[in-house]
Amino acid sequence: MPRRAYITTSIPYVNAAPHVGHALEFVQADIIRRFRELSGDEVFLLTGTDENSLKNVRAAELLKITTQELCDRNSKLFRDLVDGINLKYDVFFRSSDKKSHFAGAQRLWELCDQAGDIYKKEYSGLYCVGCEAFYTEGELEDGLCPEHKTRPELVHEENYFFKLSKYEKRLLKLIESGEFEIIPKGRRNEILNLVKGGLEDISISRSVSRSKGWGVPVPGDPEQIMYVWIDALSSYINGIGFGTDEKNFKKWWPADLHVIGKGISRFHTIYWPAILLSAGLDLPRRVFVHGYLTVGGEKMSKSNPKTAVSPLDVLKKYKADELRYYMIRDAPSFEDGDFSLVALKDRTNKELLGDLGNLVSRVLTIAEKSKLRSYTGKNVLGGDLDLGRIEKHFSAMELHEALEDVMGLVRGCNRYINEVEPWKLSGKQLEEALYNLLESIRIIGILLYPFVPDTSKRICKKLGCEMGNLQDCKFRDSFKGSIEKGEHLFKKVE
RNA sequence: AGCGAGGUAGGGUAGUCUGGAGUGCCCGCCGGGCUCAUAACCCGGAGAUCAGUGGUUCAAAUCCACUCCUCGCUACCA
Repeated sequence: MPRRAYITTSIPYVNAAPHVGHALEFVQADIIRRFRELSGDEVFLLTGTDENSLKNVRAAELLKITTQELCDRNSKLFRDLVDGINLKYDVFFRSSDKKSHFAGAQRLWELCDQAGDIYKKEYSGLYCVGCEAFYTEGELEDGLCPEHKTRPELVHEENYFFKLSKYEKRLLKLIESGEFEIIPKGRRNEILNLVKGGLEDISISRSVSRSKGWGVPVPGDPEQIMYVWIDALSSYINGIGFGTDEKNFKKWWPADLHVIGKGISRFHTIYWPAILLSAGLDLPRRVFVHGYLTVGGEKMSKSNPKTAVSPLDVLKKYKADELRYYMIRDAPSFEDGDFSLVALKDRTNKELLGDLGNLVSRVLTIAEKSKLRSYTGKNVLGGDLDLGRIEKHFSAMELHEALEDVMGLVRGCNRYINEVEPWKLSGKQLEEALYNLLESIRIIGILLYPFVPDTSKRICKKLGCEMGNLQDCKFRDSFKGSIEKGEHLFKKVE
């Protein structure tokens, strides 16, 4: 019986165009998803956009369009990116979608309220009159509004609060026991320290007037709109039917994995599980916190045009597989990595084309010339394959390590060709060499599926055999297939 | 300031938890081989006080202490 896995990416804000960092997260989530499928699991993946921000209201006003129009426009860019990078998703969820989102968010609020965890209290925050928005101290530049360069006022208003403090001990226990798993360990320790340092209750609403009515109304209080926490985080359950389709919700919840960036780990590993505990819902099993990308060694920021690399532009020149390969190959799973167009070109030309593409090309040329239909012989390359190790890397989220292992097989095949020199062989010896190479390529093709799905499918097609899953990643007694070399897998990028 | 993560050939990474010859991988550089392959592939080589100091140990990149440097976070950043 197949296991089920519900996986989510984070749902980024639509207040700016997607950058290469978003692309990295989508690729990571997709690789995890596709590997689970190779393992025979049934997977549901949610991605989407978070749109209920006051900043959107303001940005729309400046452009003289409605907030919804602004969200539609920006959300489309993210949708173009997930499509362009070949993220296989089941739902593209938008938190401005009243039908699917509002009911669930309000239901979650009510459950927390029924648990006695929501109360009204005076909230004070730094408010910029020009922006008509609250800022956190971190968002300010030298204590001034980044846009107006004015000092925000300390404003007081009545808001609802969530009793986060109540869940301190339970959270600690869940994280320490591993029941709620935070990957990698370093992040887990970071969060444990935060929780041990004590949790304060959090503000979860804003007045209707300040939020201009944009967002999810607080149930039973026409004066208040939900602030980000219950609103945005509930997307993860609303997207699978919480509050609207209980049957589907029960089928997929709890999530197996949330894939998020390090900047939002606190909300996903403290606020979110606390809210779920309050509502009496199961917690996600795991949260995978990835690092960030720098561009050319510099931190990405709106004010630095050098770092404003649009993944959509990159995809005009590079295939999705090429960008996917580069991102995983060059960036470690857990820490920050650097994105550079030079390195992208090198990885594409040197490894995808030079190692993989060239391997397929040279083997298929020899195979076609051989005119054989079935290949058999002594298995000498099978020993290089350590499937257990690859699976271990995947379950530990060491995606770059898993990919390195697969590419090691590719290099092994190229080495083997140079050693046995099949172009000098004939008869049984040639058949044996080709048997080893074709079986290897078939298996490499399957193992590459999570990383470079299009390439994987094309390899299978050239070999004329079924894609298969993990169980097919072992040497069979003979290689059978109808080989057709066709076009090269990759073209050199100049 | 506090908290966190790092510092391994010219660059980038793995190895550190669980100590065992500086061991692996990628890019770059030098030399050679091959001619099946998209000037691709293969082999060899140069290049490192494993940030530093002190300690534990038969043995330290790895464990402990201290120091220096870099980066991140500090309450809606993928």
